[in-house]
Amino acid sequence: MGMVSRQQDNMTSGTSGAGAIRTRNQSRILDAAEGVFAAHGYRGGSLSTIAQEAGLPRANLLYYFKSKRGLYVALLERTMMRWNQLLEEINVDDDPAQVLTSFIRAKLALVRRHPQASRLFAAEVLQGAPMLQVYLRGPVRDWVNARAAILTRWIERGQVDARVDPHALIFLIWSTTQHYADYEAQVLALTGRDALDDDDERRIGDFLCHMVLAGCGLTESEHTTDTL
Amino acid sequence: MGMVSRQQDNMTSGTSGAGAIRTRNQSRILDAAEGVFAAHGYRGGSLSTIAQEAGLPRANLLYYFKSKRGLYVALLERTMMRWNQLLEEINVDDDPAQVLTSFIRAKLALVRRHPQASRLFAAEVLQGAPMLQVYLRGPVRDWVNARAAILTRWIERGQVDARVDPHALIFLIWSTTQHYADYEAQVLALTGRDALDDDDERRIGDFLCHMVLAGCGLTESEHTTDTL
DNA sequence: GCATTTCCTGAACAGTTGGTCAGGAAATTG
DNA sequence: CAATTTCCTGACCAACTGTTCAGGAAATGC
Repeated sequence: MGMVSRQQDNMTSGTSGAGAIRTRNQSRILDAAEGVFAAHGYRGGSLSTIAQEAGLPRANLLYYFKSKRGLYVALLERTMMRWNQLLEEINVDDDPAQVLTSFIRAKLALVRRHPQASRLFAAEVLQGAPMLQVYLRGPVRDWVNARAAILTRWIERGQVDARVDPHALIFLIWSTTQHYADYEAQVLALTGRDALDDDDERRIGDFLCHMVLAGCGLTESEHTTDTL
Repeated sequence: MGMVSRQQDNMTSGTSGAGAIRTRNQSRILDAAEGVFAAHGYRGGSLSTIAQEAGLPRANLLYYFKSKRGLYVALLERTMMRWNQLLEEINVDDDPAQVLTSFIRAKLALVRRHPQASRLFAAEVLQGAPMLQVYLRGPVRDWVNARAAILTRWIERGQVDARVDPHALIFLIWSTTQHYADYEAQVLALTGRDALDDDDERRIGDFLCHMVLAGCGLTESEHTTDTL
């Protein structure tokens, strides 16, 4: 009992003071697990590898997380919580072009900043998203439906081209932006580069914004590059 | 020595006659391996599972393929060979709209017909594409560069909007089409469906064609739905 | 200071992993 | 037919898997 409440305290408390060790080691383990599970999937990632990556003995992982599965779901939860914080609200009366461009650029920056987290989800979904069903069928679905509803309203108002499928548009933005994190190895191999820099991100963002806005029948005057 | 030549004979020979057993069992094993590796990745997929799936004793897999890795690369090679057969050539003087729409619809049909193969590659690339580097940096890269060069010519001629990045456009088509195979679990969970039918494929194809053509500055008169 | 909780980990566990091998069945060949 | 190649597989192996646990170190509370 005492352990549980202590654990929750640490969720909110900082990195110093009582229980700081728990917080520090847990996140150190989660960081290592993120890389390993993202690279090899759930079954492919071993506790030994994660422990080695984290610089801790294997038995210590199982002190903080009662099982491999427990560690995995904790990792998924941490990642989902981080992503949730970045889901800004949008309004029906906002400017469609503005919303779409900022959405694209935000997603692009996000997956570039956290490519391992993106790959972690990708691997999970590839396997049929067994641990994410509740999350997907719940909050994420609501989030998507809310955006789709607003897109539908925009279409009814004539602000967005009627040939646009709201859900398909969201999937398009997701897939194209994530592509540069999840399939980075392919992109690099095909373009002959060895890394994607800020310039690439801006250039890709420009292109994606252009494609989406044109497809939505929106003019794209100053929305493309004046974000800085 | 005799085995090697026999093996190569079987590659070309049919499913009956001498060495038919080898051909039949090999492909049966590869079929099973495709599903297992696509679902769990290379490390996550076990020979026991594949053997069970193929209805053969585990030791038999290692009679035909000398190691797990050998089976895996054989599977990748078979899949790559199948895909290569579907890479049609295009010409600079072809109609851009026609080429793009047929490309999108072909890719969409392909990944829907072979979702496991698509996921297999996705899992490989997620892990950094260690076994695909040669393939990606060779033939695939040439293929992409050839298409990109034609797109560049079209842009120079003024047939395609100058804001289009050739490589990024190809990646966009790849990622959006593959999305419906690789992330099928997510798409289904978010849309509340339990399968994607022919109607969905056509609808998604319509949308993607519209987006791409609009982004390329191409009118899309009769290219969208009269494919039948 | 002492008592209690938290933290830590080497060692051992049963189960699974990829891989080997001997020995025999089945098929093909001449 | 007999000779030879191909096919097949149960049994075994060392290495690794996730997990348990006892017992002790370190930190915390009072």
